[in-house]
Amino acid sequence: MPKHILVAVAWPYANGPRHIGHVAGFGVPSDIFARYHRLKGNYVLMVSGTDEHGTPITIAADNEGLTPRQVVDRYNQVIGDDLYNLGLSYDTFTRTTTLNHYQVTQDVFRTLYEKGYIIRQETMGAFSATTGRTLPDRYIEGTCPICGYHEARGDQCDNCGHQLDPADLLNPRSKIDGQPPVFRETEHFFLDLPAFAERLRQWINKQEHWRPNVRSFSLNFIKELKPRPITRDLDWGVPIPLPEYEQRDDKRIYVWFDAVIGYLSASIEWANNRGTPEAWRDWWQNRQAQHFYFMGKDNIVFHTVIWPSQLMGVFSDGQYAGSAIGAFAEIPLQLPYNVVSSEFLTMEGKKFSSSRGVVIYVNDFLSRYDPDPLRYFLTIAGPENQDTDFTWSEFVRRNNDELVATWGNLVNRTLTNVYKNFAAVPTPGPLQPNDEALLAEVEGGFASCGELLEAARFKAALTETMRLAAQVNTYLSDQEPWKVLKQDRERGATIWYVALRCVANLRILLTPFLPFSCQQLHEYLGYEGYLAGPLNFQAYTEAHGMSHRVLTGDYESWVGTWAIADLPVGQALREPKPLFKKLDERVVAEELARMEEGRK
RNA sequence: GUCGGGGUAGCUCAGUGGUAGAGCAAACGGCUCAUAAUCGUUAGGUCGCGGGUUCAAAUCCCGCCUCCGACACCA
Repeated sequence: MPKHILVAVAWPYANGPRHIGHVAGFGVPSDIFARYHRLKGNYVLMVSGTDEHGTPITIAADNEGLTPRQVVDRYNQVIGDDLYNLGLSYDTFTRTTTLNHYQVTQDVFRTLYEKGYIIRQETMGAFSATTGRTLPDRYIEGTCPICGYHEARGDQCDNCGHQLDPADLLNPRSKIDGQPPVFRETEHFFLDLPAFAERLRQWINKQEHWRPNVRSFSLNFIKELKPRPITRDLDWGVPIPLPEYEQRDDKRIYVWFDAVIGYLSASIEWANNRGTPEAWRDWWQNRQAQHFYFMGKDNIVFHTVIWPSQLMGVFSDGQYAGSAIGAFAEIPLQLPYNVVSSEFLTMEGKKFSSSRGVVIYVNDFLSRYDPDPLRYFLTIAGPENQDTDFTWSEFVRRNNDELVATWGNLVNRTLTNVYKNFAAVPTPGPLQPNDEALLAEVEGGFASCGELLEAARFKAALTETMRLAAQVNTYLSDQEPWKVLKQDRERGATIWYVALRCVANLRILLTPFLPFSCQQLHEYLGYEGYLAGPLNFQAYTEAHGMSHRVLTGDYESWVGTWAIADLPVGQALREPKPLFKKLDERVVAEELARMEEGRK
């Protein structure tokens, strides 16, 4: 019985290009997971988009002499291209500046407001003296009133570690233009998190399948919940859908409140775009559906506390959830089933830092290297359980000694031998026990690797699959078919047949991790169609006349399935070429020099 | 300051009560079909330090050293 699986992927922030640490955390793992479930025959809906509101966008715009709209248009394009080039198979990768997203966000806000979960409160806010915009705490610096440190931030002193209120700073000034901030009373809307505390506690307590750190961190976090402000004094964001605010352009919904709503709005957009406007309910108003969220560890509370509160608050009400009829009627919006958070990737032992030049952007990386080696590295050596380090020398080594040597070479030696000697899948003679044993072990990968993938243990899953590839190399070394073929053509053909069948199965087992090279292999083996793909961009124009680009794909046309591969005897092979390139050791020095150059 | 995470073979990392693991690097050997790729064997660790619980601890508890992260109006 196929399951409905929502793969909800963190929304990359559109204030600049994304580096490989970002895609290591949310992108590659979520795509492996989605591709696996599609191959299994489950109904996968994978959604995300660029997150385009908030103060950093307006600052980036000021710095570059552009409007916020121009900034997000540029980086939506860049980031979308990156994800496409990495083969991240979103059903819908959209953006938060669509009309649809504004409408869904406003509906959630209005529904929560009408149900009493959003309250108004006057607060003291800091504003830029020059632009009049909200000045977030971290953009204010001054002298720490406790230790006298001169560069304390508004929210915390980095020297003595005390938490601060920006109003306490001595000589406060804006980090953006150096001017002292203006403090004044301002009304804001607050999400009443304490109203959800007990429901959250009970719900999180039951989630024993979550990674332990996610669960305990969240349980700890909800011990002291306060109402959380969800609006900002800013002219860039989703307007507040109340009569007295709708025409004002100085107060908007806080970027985090609307960004998580993107998971829902993108699902609704997906359904509209494909002409089945109710189809999103199969995932959102279906108690059997499972929702998996992928993000970096810095985002955990937004996905385990704040977003679930919003969902609990809306429940089955509002313009969208409340309009359900038939089987979907009065079914509450589904809460996360699992929240898969990753740790952080570092770069040559340091934190990624665009300003300090300690960075490699995805588009820069892919201009010189192929996507599959990057996907391989980020899976086998990525920050799944703890922070891990990206180094160029380790990347070259993993590529040359593991990906190329173990898997690439197995494919290449098998295909070139079979192509040269038979040009097609050879007819085997009777299989011997060691032939059967190898096939059984490799075919067992569908169960062993599949189990690991379902548990979101990507590193272990890939390790297991690579172990199987190494087993086939061992088999070939033992059997020496290139020798046997000279004396006993039938036995030689049998050995190559067995190896080829293993390769055909590994082609499927590795597809979630290495979609591009597995497609290539699929074709060399003489199969037709898309093993898993293709991705494409579609432009959609909304009611207000503006159009935007969506990354999507024709995944229903896939011919791959997560099951023992059928390899018809006599199927003609295509002339093979190596799947991967071996990298020269010199690229390590070149890339380090390039990074050094960027730091100047 | 509070909370949390890490410290396991030369390197990068698995491993949450039962004789210490993988990959790479190293040494030796086999093969030479294949992108000088592959296969085998060997060597290599008092699992940060000290104490405790247990028949049994890398794994649970306490203390310490050390590195890192989070601490909510940055996303």
